[in-house]
Amino acid sequence: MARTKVSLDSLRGLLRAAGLRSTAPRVAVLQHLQGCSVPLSHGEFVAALASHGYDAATIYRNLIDLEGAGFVGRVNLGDNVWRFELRGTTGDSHAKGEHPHFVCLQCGEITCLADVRVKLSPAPGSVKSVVSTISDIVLKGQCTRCA
Amino acid sequence: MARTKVSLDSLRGLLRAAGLRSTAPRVAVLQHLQGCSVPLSHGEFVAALASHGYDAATIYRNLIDLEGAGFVGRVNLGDNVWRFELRGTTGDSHAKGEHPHFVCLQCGEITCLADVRVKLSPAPGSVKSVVSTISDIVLKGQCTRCA
DNA sequence: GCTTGTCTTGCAAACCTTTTGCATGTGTAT
DNA sequence: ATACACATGCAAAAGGTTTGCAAGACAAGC
Repeated sequence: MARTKVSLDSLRGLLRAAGLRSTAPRVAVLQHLQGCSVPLSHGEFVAALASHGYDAATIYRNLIDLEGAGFVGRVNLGDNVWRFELRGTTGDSHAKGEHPHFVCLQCGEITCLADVRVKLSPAPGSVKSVVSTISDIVLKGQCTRCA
Repeated sequence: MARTKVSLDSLRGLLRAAGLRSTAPRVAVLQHLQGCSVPLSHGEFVAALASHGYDAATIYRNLIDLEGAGFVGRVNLGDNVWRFELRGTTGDSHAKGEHPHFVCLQCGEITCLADVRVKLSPAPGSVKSVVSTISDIVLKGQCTRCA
């Protein structure tokens, strides 16, 4: 998952452009986000940034703030835990726009289906009468390694 | 959502056939399940059956048991709450097999896409190398009423 | 460079739903 | 009718998500 990291200064600029102050914890979260190919949970962020000594609540609030600013997307893959991943703005092939996520119910592995298109076959018109737009897709099943 | 309710006695028979005892709380949960067109949360069951005075933990365990027996499916629509719905066995058009669920991110309404087929376009083979089988699909977006 | 006002951080605790332990009670087979 | 395994109730532990509040840090302006 080749990721073109954005420089620290650009990151700061992006934050301020979004009306957010560029604080150490916030930049660290955003920076860590850049190195991940799948959405991470709050707990994983806390563990990953433990060496910095940032408070868990601070990291949590930053994730929420970054979501509000459009930098990250928040998804729930079905295990009652929020996961966050980079989205759009920060110029990155993986983060560009939304993409479906796949979760293996057996091993729990999470995969981003970056280039996959999903098409619905609206059998008897029923779908169109309810669904206007789809912005998030989660697929669950069994991965090839567990099959 | 025309639902052909199964008689109380048949219900009892089904339970016992599955190796579960037919107790009052269990039958009540299963019975309530039959009247629902969308998956309900544990809390909603507790509220709906409050008049019976059943313990919340009992209802919870029954839902899990019924899942284990294959009577109900448990889905997580993304709000960190388990929801349960009838599945298969109990002879019902809505419950027959799995179906995708749609959640409106704005109003929160949940819809079962009973007759919808979902097709993936596995762009560059990437998908097939990870996904073996898909058993659960959750779509999120905006419903027509909120559009 | 220093001051000020506002946004953030830390720490602690509240909340909610999900889960589990354990003694008591009940369905079922014998 | 009896006995045993399964279920129920009640209470509380867990795990993650959220929020309150006082102290601290960023960024703008003097």
